[in-house]
Amino acid sequence: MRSDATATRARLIAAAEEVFAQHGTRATLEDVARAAGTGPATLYRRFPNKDALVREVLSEFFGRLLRAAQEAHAATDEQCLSVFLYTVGAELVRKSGLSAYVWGDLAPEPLVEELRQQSAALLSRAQRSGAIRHDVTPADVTAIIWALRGIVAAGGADDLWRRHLDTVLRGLRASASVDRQAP
Amino acid sequence: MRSDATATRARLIAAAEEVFAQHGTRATLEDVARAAGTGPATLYRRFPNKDALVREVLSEFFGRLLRAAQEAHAATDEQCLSVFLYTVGAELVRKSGLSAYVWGDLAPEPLVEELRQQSAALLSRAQRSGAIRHDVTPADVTAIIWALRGIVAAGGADDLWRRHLDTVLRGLRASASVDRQAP
DNA sequence: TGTACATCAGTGAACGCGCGTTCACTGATGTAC
DNA sequence: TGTACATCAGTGAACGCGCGTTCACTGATGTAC
Repeated sequence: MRSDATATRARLIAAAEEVFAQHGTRATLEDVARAAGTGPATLYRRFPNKDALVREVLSEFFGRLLRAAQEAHAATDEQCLSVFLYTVGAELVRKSGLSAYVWGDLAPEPLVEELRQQSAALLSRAQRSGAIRHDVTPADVTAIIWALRGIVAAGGADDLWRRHLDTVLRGLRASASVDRQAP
Repeated sequence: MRSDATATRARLIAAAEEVFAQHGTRATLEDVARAAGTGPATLYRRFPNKDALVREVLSEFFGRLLRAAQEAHAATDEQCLSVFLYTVGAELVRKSGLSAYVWGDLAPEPLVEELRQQSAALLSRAQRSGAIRHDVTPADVTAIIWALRGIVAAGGADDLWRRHLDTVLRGLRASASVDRQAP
């Protein structure tokens, strides 16, 4: 690829990320092109169609979530899961337009699967440490992320999703008195 | 209004409710008209435009949520809030297409406000009974509904939202040991 | 009770706008010698 | 190093499809007498 082409491509992706993150699915290709300082036709030199551009942007987004999961592994057994979930929440807020489920099946399946596995691993660590109830499943962790997405998408106060996550984590904790059935 | 017109109107609303509930914002007026057994032009005899039809349907939907809140008042102080939230969750599943935040500002504001007040009243009762932490706010209850909506919208297993709500309610409970600061 | 007429309901076809996508062309880049 | 040419990048304008909306007309309903 020629050097001017790679530069334009980078500008297009950056523009798309910003425009899609801010306006979600309502953003048009003309919006993206304008933000990149080109015409919409130029876009088709780099990407076969709109979906391909969206997929590119979503890949970067899920990549960031995956990195969050990896960084969370550095935390203690007790805290790794909650550290992860707070980071995910913050990321969902930063790029709320990208987290919309309305993108349908454009999300990159391998990354999504990898994310699921990382979440499950974090959950498992936290459970083994005794911090989290043993009847919590990996699907429950996925549900928490979907819940946060729902809250962020609905708007409302900035710290609302944090307060919800506080409550959820409180509910996940193995309260020594109540819990403690055999594994 | 003539008798044939009222019948058609009723059929259109019923069809719209079903089609929108199932396919959300993607449903077209032609879909609705087909389900009602008419042409799309007929629709414009009863409603000025698509938004008006959507508003009509959303009003019924929020009306049902309101009724759920009123029925929850019949439960005990300790359980009224959770009874309400489980009913809301079930309703969101039944009409997932209608609960989408993507409908934008078509939701009937007076009903939404009324719903907020009813939720706040239920929360207040549950708090006075000592069942729920005192630092939980009405906005937190709204957030729970948004969270359930997010989980339902994402699909997944049927009972996932129930499991999430179980956890949330556990987190809302005033665990006698930890909690108990002055009101 | 029957008939005449005005009113309003129902409708197929056409319109128009937004938006993704393609065309036909001009201009820039980089390689060959 | 300079020039010629092939290749590919950029682009304004046009295309086409989906979908909400409107038109011009036919048919049903109900009221007046």
